[in-house]
Amino acid sequence: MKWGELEDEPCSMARTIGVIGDRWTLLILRECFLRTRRFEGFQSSLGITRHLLAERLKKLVRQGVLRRIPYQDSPKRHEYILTQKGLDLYPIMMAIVHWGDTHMVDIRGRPLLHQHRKCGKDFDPVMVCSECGEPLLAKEVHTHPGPGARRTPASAAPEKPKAKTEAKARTKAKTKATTRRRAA
Amino acid sequence: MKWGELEDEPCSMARTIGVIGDRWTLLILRECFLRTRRFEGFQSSLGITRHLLAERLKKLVRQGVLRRIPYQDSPKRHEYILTQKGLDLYPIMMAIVHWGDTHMVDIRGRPLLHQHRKCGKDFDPVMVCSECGEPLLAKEVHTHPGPGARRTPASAAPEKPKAKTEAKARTKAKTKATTRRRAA
DNA sequence: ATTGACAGTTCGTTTTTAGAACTGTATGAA
DNA sequence: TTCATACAGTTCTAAAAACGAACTGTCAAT
Repeated sequence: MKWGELEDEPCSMARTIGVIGDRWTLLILRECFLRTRRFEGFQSSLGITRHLLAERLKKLVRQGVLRRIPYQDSPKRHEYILTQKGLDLYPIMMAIVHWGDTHMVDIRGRPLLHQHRKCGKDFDPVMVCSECGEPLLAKEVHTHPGPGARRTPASAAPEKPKAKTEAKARTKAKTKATTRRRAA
Repeated sequence: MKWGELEDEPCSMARTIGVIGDRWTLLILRECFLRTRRFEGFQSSLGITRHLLAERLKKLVRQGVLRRIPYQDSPKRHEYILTQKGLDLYPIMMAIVHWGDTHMVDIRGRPLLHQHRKCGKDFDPVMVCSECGEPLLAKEVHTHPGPGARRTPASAAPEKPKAKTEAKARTKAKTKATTRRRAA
């Protein structure tokens, strides 16, 4: 499986990983949420090579996560700012930070604290069920196939017939579609 | 910044990325949460090269995310199962899946649905404030330095004096430590 | 006229990954 | 007994990606 193929997998996680699943992209997005907007800003705070930075920014723009907006003409200069799609990555960022805060801090404690403007307190992010509001535990969640489960819905792409090593035993997800989704 | 250096950054996000921030590791963890436990299981469902799989599993075990448990002798065989530290990655996984469900699905809809055993309903994960329970919006959160903010607390590691390109303008985070953390 | 900020691009070298084959133990079938 | 298969890796070479440093080009300030 190459980088580019991830977006085609019948798995929301694989698709998302295809967009943000590499270390630099994640760090660039961290900077975005910390209000960095310009090329030099990203470059100097991350120490990423300029080459890669340019490429990653391009990709994020292509994916609709960032928007490239001119902030001056001559020389043309642009800022990279989060779109709504990009802002929606916030829970992912917070979940990542929180895990680090819980499992990767040294004795000195957390590098950053987060204050919630609404209530004024420093907080931790907690993931809850949209239906009942209870905190989510992995063992209390049952995963089952949805309408977009199989790679091809018995039509679409003919699944290029490369025999090869014949990996992909992905036989789980039998396409049963017990849907009943509410608006996300 | 090389891979190995991420763990030393004064940033919970960078540290976490140092552990799980590459596409294969994330996909391996997805499989773990879907109950895959053995080498062949990971290999065939992901199509990852055996070489990389072995390496990634080793790293996850080293990091305490997975535990390697023998399930038979002769030939010695082991299963890889999530530790508590690993299970704690669940919110990250769910946040990633949810973003994909929101922004990366085709017309057919979601590949997987998640049912909450507690309430019986299919749900979406929602991230809320631990203090007031309100859903978190990026713009309502103010980030400020915590006790572990600077790379060195004015003692510890002497910050190897390589002049080099002198990146790392990370001058934000002035170390003020307004702590008042509650148990996470 | 020179320097510096800014946003890239180019290019040669080093690291990682991909891909495929090989190792070694053991079970079941012929 | 011999052969095939399952399983969990390891080894090796080629290809892809990342690194590092320098270079391009526009403009402002000195």
